[in-house]
Amino acid sequence: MPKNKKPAGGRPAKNFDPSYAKGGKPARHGSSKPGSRSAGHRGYRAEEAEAPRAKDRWSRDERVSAGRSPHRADRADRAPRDDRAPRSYDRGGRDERPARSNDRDDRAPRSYDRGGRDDRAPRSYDRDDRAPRSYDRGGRDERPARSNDRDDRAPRSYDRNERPVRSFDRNDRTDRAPRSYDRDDRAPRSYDRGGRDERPARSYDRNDRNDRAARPARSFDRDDRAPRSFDRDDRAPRSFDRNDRNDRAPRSFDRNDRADRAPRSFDRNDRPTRSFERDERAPRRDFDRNDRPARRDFDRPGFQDSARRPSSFYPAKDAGAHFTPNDDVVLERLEAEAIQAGDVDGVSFGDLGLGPNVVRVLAELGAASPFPIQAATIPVVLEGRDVLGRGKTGSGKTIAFGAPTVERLMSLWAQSGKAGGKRQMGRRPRALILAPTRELALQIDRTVQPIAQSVGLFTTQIYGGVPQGRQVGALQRGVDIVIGTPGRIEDLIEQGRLDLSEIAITVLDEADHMCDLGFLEPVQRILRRTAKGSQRLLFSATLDQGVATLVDEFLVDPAVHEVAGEDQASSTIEHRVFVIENREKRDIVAQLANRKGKTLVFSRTRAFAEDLTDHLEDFGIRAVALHGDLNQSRRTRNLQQLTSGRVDVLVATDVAARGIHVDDIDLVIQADAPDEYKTYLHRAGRTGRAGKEGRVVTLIPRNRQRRMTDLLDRAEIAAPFEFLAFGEEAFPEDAPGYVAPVAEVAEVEEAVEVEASAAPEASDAPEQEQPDTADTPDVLEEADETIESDDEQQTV
DNA sequence: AAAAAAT
Repeated sequence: MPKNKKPAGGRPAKNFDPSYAKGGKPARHGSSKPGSRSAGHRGYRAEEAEAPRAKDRWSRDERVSAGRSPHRADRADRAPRDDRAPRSYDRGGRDERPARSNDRDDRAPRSYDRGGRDDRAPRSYDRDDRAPRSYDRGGRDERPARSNDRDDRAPRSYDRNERPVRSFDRNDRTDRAPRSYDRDDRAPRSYDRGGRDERPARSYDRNDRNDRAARPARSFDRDDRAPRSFDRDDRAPRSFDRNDRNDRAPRSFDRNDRADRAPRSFDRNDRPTRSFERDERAPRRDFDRNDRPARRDFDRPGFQDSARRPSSFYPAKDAGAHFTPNDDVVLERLEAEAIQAGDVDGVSFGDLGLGPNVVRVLAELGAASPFPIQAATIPVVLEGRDVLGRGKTGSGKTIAFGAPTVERLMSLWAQSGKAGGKRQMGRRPRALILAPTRELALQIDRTVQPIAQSVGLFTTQIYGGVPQGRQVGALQRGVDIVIGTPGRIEDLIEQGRLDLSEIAITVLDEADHMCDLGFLEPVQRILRRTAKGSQRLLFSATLDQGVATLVDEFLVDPAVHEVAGEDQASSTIEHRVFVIENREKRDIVAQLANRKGKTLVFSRTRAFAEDLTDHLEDFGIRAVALHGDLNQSRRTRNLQQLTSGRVDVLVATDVAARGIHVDDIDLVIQADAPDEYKTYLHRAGRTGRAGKEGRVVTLIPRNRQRRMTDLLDRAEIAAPFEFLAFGEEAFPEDAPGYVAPVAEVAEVEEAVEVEASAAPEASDAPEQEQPDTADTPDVLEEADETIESDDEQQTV
């Protein structure tokens, strides 16, 4: 049989070997034996039905993987998407499996084929794609008893046995056993956030570190944290409020709970009496301001902390802390080392300590001279110090850490006398850059790779959703800088294919987000794999005390830098809030997005992102989606379509909220309002980049106005609230003769007074004034609690 | 709810 099949194998060869021209018959063969053998199934069925599709798909994927855009604009269309959906399956490998099932139908013949693996040649094509499967097939070959495809599965079971290999990894995870311990630790960690468990450890660390005479101060800082945690508690309460809202039936109970909120209960009782509401607001705002201060505390710990601490904590901290705490030091430095934008004038990258090659590449990348945040952090990174960097969205943070990281690696290399050597196979990476999303990791690599290349260093991307083969191959060849996302990086570490023991510099981009639940622990595990005491850089536009956990464990005496005067108020972004009927949301989004220019629409869920995308297309607006339900090639392609201008509208979840840079997005529409002020800032930051102008529009149901006001307060953003119904002009101020709404001065003053009594600052008055436009009060009146709960249900 | 591994 095999021999016979060898000829059969000749079939595949027919394309190459004329001698089998006789085999031309084989083609006929196929025709003659369509359903049966290799000839049959491959020639016809495979080619006609499956093969072609598969090829198309592969080719598309290949193009994508090659970074090319699809040939046709059509791809932006749904049809392609439909195809893509299956692709996602394909990647899962499942789609192909059905195909296989077909093959299996043919397999009866194949069982014959077995003798003739030639048939497999064609399969081999599939196999090429399916590396792992090839293994499976190896198994199959062995399986004489193939008659049962399921036997094949048995081989799979082998595969699984192989997987067990993974399981071995997991055995390695015996480490995990420890991990499990770690997890035990984790639980505590969560507590740690409370800060307690780790703290003892920290206390040890501090003993180690020991400058700790000062650090006792830190301990004070920790005390500060306690308060911070309280700040969070303030926020938490909000979340609680929301929870309560969910529970609203119980609200009556809530009110009981609200013993705390006496004021509120009053409001509700009097509810009709808005004045009371405003009273509520005032207090709330105070809370918000407490939050704000929290932010400022970060900047100016000493003063504000003492001012806002809960009385029970106030004395102790103040007394002990009196302003030496290490954390506070960090915070103080944030303030102390703020750089003035004007200070950068006339400074060049070369002046900052970067080498000529790096400078040249930066120029090629369009960075002729340093932005403030870059001027601030580059020299410090080159010194080898740990750095916390905060620069607003679009201010050039990637280069701020990327360029000096490369330069620093070179100088370290030079110091060790290894400079100028050839690329060493298998050498371990010395720098690690972590990002929260694959797109961001990819984007960072696009900036860092050319810089690294200019000095002979190699980078590689390590992120999920893509076969790991290439990534592993790159690591084996030797890479200097690894840029990626936590999941795959951990995966490869566990597989023993990535060794971080020589990492000398670790960068966390969007560091505060990397400290969020779900990210923090993987990030901690990864950081623990890096060289102890190595340099760490944390960057984010919204860097706050949320990173304290990481700072305490992994950073030593970090320098804190931000750019003075770079707040949202000074930004080039215009903010608007439209109060709408939820049912009109999709139509209004379409109305707003129906324009020239790139528009980014944010949705809270993946499903709604898809829904909106479809709706936009129904309106004849070409749009693509970006969210975690898409396979990576679609994600990459869809984002690329916006970048290239092939499509003007991208509907995304918060996967696109942070870091993603697309030139000339001039409108951001938040179809769903964000829950966190930081999210608002990051989403908004997709526009107005590098000093360009942009608009941000947020759609909210009327019951969300108060929450939105709170959020904007925290974000320190001034935005007018306006009613908007589908079909109404969204930007009336652009029309001639438009008169802006006037604030109700009396009410604003009233609110300010209350605030003034509770908090020293009254500087926010103007900000409040914004939301309190003539329209807003009416809206608030209508914001009945009942309606609110209903709408929230709908919204959430 | 989303993101981050894979299956």
